[in-house]
Amino acid sequence: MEKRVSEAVIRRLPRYYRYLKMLQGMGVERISSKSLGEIMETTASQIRQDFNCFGGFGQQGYGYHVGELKNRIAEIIGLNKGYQIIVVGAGNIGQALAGYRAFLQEGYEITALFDNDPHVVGGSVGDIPVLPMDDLERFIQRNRVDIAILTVPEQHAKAAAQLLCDAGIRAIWNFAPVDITLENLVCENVQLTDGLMALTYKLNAANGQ
Amino acid sequence: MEKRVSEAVIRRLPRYYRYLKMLQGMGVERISSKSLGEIMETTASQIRQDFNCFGGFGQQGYGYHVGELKNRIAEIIGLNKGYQIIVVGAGNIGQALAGYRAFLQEGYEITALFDNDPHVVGGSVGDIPVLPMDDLERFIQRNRVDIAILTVPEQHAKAAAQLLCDAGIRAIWNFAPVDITLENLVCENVQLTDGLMALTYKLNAANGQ
DNA sequence: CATGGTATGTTAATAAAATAACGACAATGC
DNA sequence: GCATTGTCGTTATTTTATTAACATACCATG
Repeated sequence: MEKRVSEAVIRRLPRYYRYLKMLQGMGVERISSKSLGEIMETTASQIRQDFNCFGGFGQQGYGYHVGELKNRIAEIIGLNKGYQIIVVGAGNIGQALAGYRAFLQEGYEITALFDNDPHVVGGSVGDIPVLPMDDLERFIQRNRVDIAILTVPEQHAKAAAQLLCDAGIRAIWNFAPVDITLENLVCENVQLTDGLMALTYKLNAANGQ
Repeated sequence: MEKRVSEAVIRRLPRYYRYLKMLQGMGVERISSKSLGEIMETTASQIRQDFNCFGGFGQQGYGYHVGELKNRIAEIIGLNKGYQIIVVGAGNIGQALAGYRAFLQEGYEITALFDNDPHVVGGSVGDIPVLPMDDLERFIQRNRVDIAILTVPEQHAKAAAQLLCDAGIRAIWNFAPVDITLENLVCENVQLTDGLMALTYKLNAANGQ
């Protein structure tokens, strides 16, 4: 039934979800691929093509039912299952992500942070405890952990990722400035600095010509 | 001379820079597109094709000189010029980014944060002052500001972006969960939650089949 | 100083993604 | 009811991106 889903489509799914949620919040009940395309600044064709990867759930002559479409996409992404997350590395970024409310809303729960620094270990971020790295493996074995957020310094990132993978973690959201790829692991490499540099290039390209 | 540079190439440039910097740090002086491709897990063809957008700077029979290539790419991205950055929104993420060391290393300097919350205004993050939003426009007029990092809550993001644009800012790095597009402005929309959801989809796809 | 091997820049081929076109079917208005 | 309009799912076309092929030039070696 389902065709192979390309990387490009996967990256667009959360965006569809975001806009549909907004439309639903505004009380919009039905929408056509044409109008949605205008709002999202993309083509109606692409929207229909994308949804068709999963079997298409609109109605001819009517369009899409916003609430239903939103729920279907949530289901496709895998929201509504709920996920338990740990943060490895309780520095600036790690703490900020641990305190980020938006995740909670979508069913992601952060259960613990891990760090080596005795200044932060034993404390907490909000009401999430900061535990020592030595406890990491045991924690994973005794608690459900679906996703690990990796925010350790560059030089420790690869080793930490290996440790997590060995302990049975199957998904890492990596904020360290190294690319991580391991067997039996899905990894999203964020590369903040790369994003800033891409912006810089565009800024100069826009001014330059 | 320069061909049109595609989005895909722009996004790869910082990654080339990152690997070349690492290689230089390891003392590697020369490298072929083949070896670089193996290290970066891409094809030699793509590397040569990418560099060729900017005129190609290798030597036949020899390869690329690591240091020189790194410098050329830095120049293409526009590093080495130095950039002054402000952070609008001094919440979790804003403060974390303001304290992030990696940017400094590449010539980015954060000069001020802005917020409305009286609990943070008047204070500082590291040695960067947190100023009231009311001062934002005046600050931009009297100081050089190349890039604004936008980390305000969702409901204020569009208005804040418009304000920044009107005040003359030409580049925004947006962390709010709304897509921002404005005339005469380059904008990098980070969408953290989208990234987490993409990871979630892949996690389920990997387990599911 | 010639000669062979190497690795480039570039052009050609392939693959993938985005867009457009179209036939079918439901909803709406007359 | 019946025609007409709207909008989907799907197939075809176009565009873009990636990979492969190749001819040329340069380094290294004897």
